[in-house]
Amino acid sequence: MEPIRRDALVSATIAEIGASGSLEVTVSAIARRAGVSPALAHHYFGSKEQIFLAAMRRILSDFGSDVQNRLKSQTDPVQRLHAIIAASFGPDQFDREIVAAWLAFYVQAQKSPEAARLLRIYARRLDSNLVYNLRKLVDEDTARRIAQGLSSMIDGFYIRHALQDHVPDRMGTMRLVCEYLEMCLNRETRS
Amino acid sequence: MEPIRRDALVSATIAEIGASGSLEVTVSAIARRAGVSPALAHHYFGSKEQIFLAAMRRILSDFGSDVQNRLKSQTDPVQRLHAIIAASFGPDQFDREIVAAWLAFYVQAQKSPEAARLLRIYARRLDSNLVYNLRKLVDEDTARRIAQGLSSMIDGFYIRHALQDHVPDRMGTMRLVCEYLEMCLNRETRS
DNA sequence: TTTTATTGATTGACGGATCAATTAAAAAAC
DNA sequence: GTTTTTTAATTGATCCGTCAATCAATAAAA
Repeated sequence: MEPIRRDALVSATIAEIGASGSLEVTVSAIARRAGVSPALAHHYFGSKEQIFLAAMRRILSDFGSDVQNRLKSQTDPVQRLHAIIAASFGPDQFDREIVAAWLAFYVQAQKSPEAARLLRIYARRLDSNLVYNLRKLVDEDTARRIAQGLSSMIDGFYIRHALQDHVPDRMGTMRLVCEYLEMCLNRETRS
Repeated sequence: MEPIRRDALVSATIAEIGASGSLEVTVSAIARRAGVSPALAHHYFGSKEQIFLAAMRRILSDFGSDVQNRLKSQTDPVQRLHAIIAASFGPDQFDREIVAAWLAFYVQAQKSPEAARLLRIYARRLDSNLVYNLRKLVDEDTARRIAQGLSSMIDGFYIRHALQDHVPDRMGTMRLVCEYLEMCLNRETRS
């Protein structure tokens, strides 16, 4: 029973955060959505913060697996970079619910050291993934800078997507990021 | 007295949000920081939400004036674009406290229609400012796309700056955005 | 003496956490 | 195969703390 309940509660948490757009979500609401009593949520997770962290881990690890899956079939550095970008704009990740959760976690990270740690791990992994592949095309310093630009741009589009509705669609947005990558590479490989 | 108290309370609100990194800030804490009783805060603002909205208006309008000031002395489109970017990375705006407040407001906007409205106004103004100046250099469609890319990149750097500490400094970050702009323009004016 | 500024005390709601009690399942004993 | 015992799953009721909001009362100006 335990794993089933934990899963259901985590899913309910993400859904609830997505629906409310913030972490101001009651344990009762989460439990209700999962079809159990509030007491049970505490029984399995101990505290509200633990529930949130579990939800965060789920989202982060889902994203991580997605990236790995997409990378598996690619060997060319440029293709691999495109795969990483594509993962960030995958239908799952770009889901409003998930984006709202991300945003909420960003805020949470400012006071929960554990949440901050989780986010740092994700950011670092993404970054080193980018740098590693860029490194095969340009020098170290340039690779770091392009990686910074890419991930910032991705994060930025996330936010804008979460808030405004008048942004380009998923694919159009992704194309902009890819174009940025290509412009950077063109510039470097030309010299 | 009223304008003085209002100002002090708004400043205290921003400081408190910055310190806690979220909107989970009590009216008592704000009032304490402003050196008055919690009751007085309610007396002047009516409700907590109104206090937040006032703080948001302050930040948005400060940013707006900053942009206008920087634009005043520039006439060349490229220089004006640089001025807008520079404003986004001005020491004031890039202050940790302010960035934390921005982030918190983004979250708030997901459930407060008034907060969403304020953010939309800011976003639209920034966007039309960018597009207007880009329009003198490239065609309409391209201008819109570059503006999207620029503002997303700026937002992204904001977030990363608010969370991770291992990001490049203010100037380095700004240079990356400017380089993006130049690459885009180079590409277009070449054809 | 009226108006403005200000507060301490209080209220009422909400929500996280706890706990004792209940049901159901599983294991052990006979 | 049935009864007993143990263990796990689950909840309702409740406690405690926090906090926004209110209000009546006081101090200070005008």
